[in-house]
Amino acid sequence: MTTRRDAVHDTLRRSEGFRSAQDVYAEMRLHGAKIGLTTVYRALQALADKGAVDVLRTDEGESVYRACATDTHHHHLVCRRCGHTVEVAGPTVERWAEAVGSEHGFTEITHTVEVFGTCASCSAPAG
Amino acid sequence: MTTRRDAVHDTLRRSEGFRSAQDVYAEMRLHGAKIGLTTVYRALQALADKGAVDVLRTDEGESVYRACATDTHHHHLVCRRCGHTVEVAGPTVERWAEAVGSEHGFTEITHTVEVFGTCASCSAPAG
DNA sequence: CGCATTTTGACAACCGTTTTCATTTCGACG
DNA sequence: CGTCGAAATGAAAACGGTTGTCAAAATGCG
Repeated sequence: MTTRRDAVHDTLRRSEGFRSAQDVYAEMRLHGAKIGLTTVYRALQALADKGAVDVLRTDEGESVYRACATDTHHHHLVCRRCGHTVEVAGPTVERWAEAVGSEHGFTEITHTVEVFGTCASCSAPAG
Repeated sequence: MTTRRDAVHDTLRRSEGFRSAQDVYAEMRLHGAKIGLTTVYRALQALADKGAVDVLRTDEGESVYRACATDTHHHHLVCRRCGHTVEVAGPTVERWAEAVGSEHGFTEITHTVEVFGTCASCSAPAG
């Protein structure tokens, strides 16, 4: 019985950037879906466990989710003004993380990388 | 009147890894300091604003603070088992972040990088 | 000392998230 | 089709870290 979970996943797929659980919940309700906040949280967690969605934490500590566009490991370049997000693949940073890790005797290395900046449109003089 | 703030800073300096605000608060109370949790939070925020402490978010969304050992930009390699932390400098990743950013027209690029792994002692067979 | 300003801290409010628990739904079996 | 048990659901309460409120205390200044 994963109808709700699928609905959550669909909602996420139809969204563009990262969405918070409450966001997803609000949108589903708007579209008339009968679903509870609890279920949205549970669906999102399950989806994240499966690796079907990306999860990251905002600076405010809120978890935001996004349906994976690609199944390959990637990072995000986020505009701090408008939130515009670009997925970036970074073999360089992957290797770097591996290198610094093993250099210090660490194994099973994972890493989180978020790059922030001001995108072209937002840094345009007209602002 | 920054006695409290200094006290918070000192407490952080005497600590080894990253400490949460509540942690710092608890320790200060243990040592007999008369200080409120609110003040610890405010001091920590002020310190972070000044750049006197590192801040990062745990997976649980808790903010943890650490007195900066160095004043140069660096990242952290954290053992997911024991929490052991190594400061790593990464010219490679700095350049990479700059590169992917400007490649997409982003300016004023900043980045957060956390590398996780299992450290040598924790991955030892004896466990 | 008297007064304005800043800092402090106990406590309540907030907010996102998780837990609880009673109800509903689904699947299996007869 | 009816019944039972397991799993899913969701409303509401609990939780936990953080922030806001506001009155009291400390500080600076004349």
